[in-house]
Amino acid sequence: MNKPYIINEYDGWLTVGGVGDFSVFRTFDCGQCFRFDPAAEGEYKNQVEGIAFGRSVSFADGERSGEILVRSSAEDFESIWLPYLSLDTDYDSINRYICEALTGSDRAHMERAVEAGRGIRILRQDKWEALCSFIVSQNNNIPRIKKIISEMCRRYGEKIDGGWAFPTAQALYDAGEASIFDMRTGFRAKYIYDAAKKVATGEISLDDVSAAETYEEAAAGLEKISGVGPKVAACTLLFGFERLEAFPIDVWMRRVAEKRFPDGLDHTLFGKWAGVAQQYLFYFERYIGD
DNA sequence: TTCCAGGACCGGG
DNA sequence: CCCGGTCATGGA
Repeated sequence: MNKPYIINEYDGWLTVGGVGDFSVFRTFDCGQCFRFDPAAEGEYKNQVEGIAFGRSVSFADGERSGEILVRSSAEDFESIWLPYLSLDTDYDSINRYICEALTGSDRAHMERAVEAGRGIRILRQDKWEALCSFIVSQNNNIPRIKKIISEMCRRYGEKIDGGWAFPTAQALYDAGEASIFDMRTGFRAKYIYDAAKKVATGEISLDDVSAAETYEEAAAGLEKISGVGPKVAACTLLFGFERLEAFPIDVWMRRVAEKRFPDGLDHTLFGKWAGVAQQYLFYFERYIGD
């Protein structure tokens, strides 16, 4: 088990050790979050900056392996960024598990994907932000998803130091469907509005969804929202609700399954880590290929 | 210009 | 249950 610890604090940056093979670049470039970008004038290697949980933050690779840099207070690191980055989770054993779940060429492909995506961590994002973001994601591409979300934050998020927080469900409900459509969300406007309405009014409780016994029960709770189907529910549960058994299937996953797993890809073999396996395969097919 | 993107909904068979 | 058309938008 990883035991992250703060090595030192200098110029607003924490050096954190004990993070295993964490890759800042891959974790924030693998399509799971939409509010982080490479730092325009970064001082450090693979520095990214963005906003989560209403706070501006930057991350970067450390000078030595097993270390990362976090621009935050020690208090925020312990209470927010450590869980956000899943630094308490042992990915070495997860990687071993999902590879050993397969045999033959299937295992070889999985091992290659793990190697290509080594250091990816499944972030523990805010529940509402994950839900809203992946509604925006449907039949959309990542650069445009990021653009739309950025605009949503600028217009309806609370102003904070360094940018805007993600807008609350109440703020988007108050904004109304027409204003949401005005942010170039297209046919998704009515979906985003329905989600904002149901969450803001309490018709759907994300805490109740989170407390659901089974994955199916949690997914069914989210799918009561118009525009939330199996894929959006799976992404939301994987990236916002710590349901690492979620296995979102999009065009990239269909593609990698068809190309490299001729006998089919039974994600139940990956058990409670299916979502991690999925993210390696997604990253491999989407960004690496061949 | 046409195709495609971390899909879901709807109608018809 | 399953299939194809449809939905907005803009980058490639």
